[in-house]
Amino acid sequence: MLVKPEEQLKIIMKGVQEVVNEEELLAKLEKSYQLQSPLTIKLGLDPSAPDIHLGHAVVLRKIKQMQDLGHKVVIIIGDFTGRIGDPTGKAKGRAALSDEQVKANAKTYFEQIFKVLDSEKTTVRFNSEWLSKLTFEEVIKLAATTSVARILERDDFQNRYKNQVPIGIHEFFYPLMQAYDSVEVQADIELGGTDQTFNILMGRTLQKHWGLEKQIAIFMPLLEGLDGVEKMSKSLGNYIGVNEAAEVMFKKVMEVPDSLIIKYFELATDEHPDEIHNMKQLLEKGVNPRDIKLQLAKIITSLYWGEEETKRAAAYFESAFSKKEIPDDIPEILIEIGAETVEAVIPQLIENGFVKSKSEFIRLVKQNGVQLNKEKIKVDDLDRVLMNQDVLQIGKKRFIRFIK
RNA sequence: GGAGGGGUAGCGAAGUGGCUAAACGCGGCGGACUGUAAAUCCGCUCCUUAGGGUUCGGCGGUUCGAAUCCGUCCCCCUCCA
Repeated sequence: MLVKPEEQLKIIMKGVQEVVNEEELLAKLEKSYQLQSPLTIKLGLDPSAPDIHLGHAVVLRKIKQMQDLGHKVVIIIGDFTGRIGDPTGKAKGRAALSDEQVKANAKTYFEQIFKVLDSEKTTVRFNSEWLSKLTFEEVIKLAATTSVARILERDDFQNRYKNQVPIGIHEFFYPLMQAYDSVEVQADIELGGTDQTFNILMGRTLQKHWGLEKQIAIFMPLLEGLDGVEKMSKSLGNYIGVNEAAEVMFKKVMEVPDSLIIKYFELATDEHPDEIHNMKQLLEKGVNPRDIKLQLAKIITSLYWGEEETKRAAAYFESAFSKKEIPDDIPEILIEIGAETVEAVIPQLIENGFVKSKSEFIRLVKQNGVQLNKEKIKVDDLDRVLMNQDVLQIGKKRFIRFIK
């Protein structure tokens, strides 16, 4: 606890969307500095998607900064809340996860979280530890702290209500349960995306009810996913996972819409603000956004994979996508050379997920979307006999090599 | 418990006895263009041994013929109690 409170505040505030509220935060920091007693930073994670992506990493980065300032971090795995499913941002209820699923998912979290956080200084807890023990009486007490009207203020519930999409009563408990976690761990600060506003503020309400000091709520901006519109999420498929292969990560960063380049620099990298400002100016001067994005892809990929892997990924991108060459490392299918025709091998393509059905494959051929060794094939060519090392390409991205 | 409304392809939404494998929009995929893109344009979007086959919440029925009519069951929504 060596850094002065004012300086800590400055570091903490960098890049955040909103803090509730700043004066209280400063007061907490001052007290902590005087007593040389670290603050407890809470982060709740929903175990529904075991893959952590750059969107989660925005918050993790911020947490890491506070960790570096000497504060205590408690990660709460929402294994119990996971049985309800967070209604946040959902157009419909989320299926509850089974106990085994939750546990399995949670397990894979750790290695990913600790790609960003310092595992030595992090406590991990599961909220089933306390939530599963609440009596019905206590649950009623919890429920009595808020009202239906208050809960229904939330956009996601309101939309569902209007659109006649069912809302389970149990879903009302999600924010209460998450808030109760803050009571349990006596959190000083809780972090989350802006989508967590309701849930995190509920934590303050509950802490007050339980006679505790209210936690500070820090909201990080949401990072939009590859579609450039929706927030990054696994279920929407617009995410970049921290565990994804370097090549995949690199390619995905290159798919980020141009308009989000700067935002990604700000939230997904540790680049200095001056450097980011510089990039912004280059873009405004009319430099090809692709070149700036190449830099972005290199920076992000190396954060998770290091220099060597990143170079490889960049080279792969260059050959596969810029030059449209056939990449080296593609899936292979074992066949009997000289005996199998293209047509005969279609079932295997379906099995491997390259096409959905034979009809689809033939459709693609008719649309000039299928190439054998970089040569477009026609329906008449389906009886061509495959040779060792022949490469079949569907569209721009799907490659498969046949080997003996 | 009562009354009413509804369940159609990944999603939204037409269709109310044959011309409907099912309009249209979104999404997805392929092609052109490019900077991996985006935007735009064109095409495709149930399966198939290419003859057909199986689809409109489930099951059963009426009919030469049903997503469309009847019965029954399941699920959702609204209002009332």
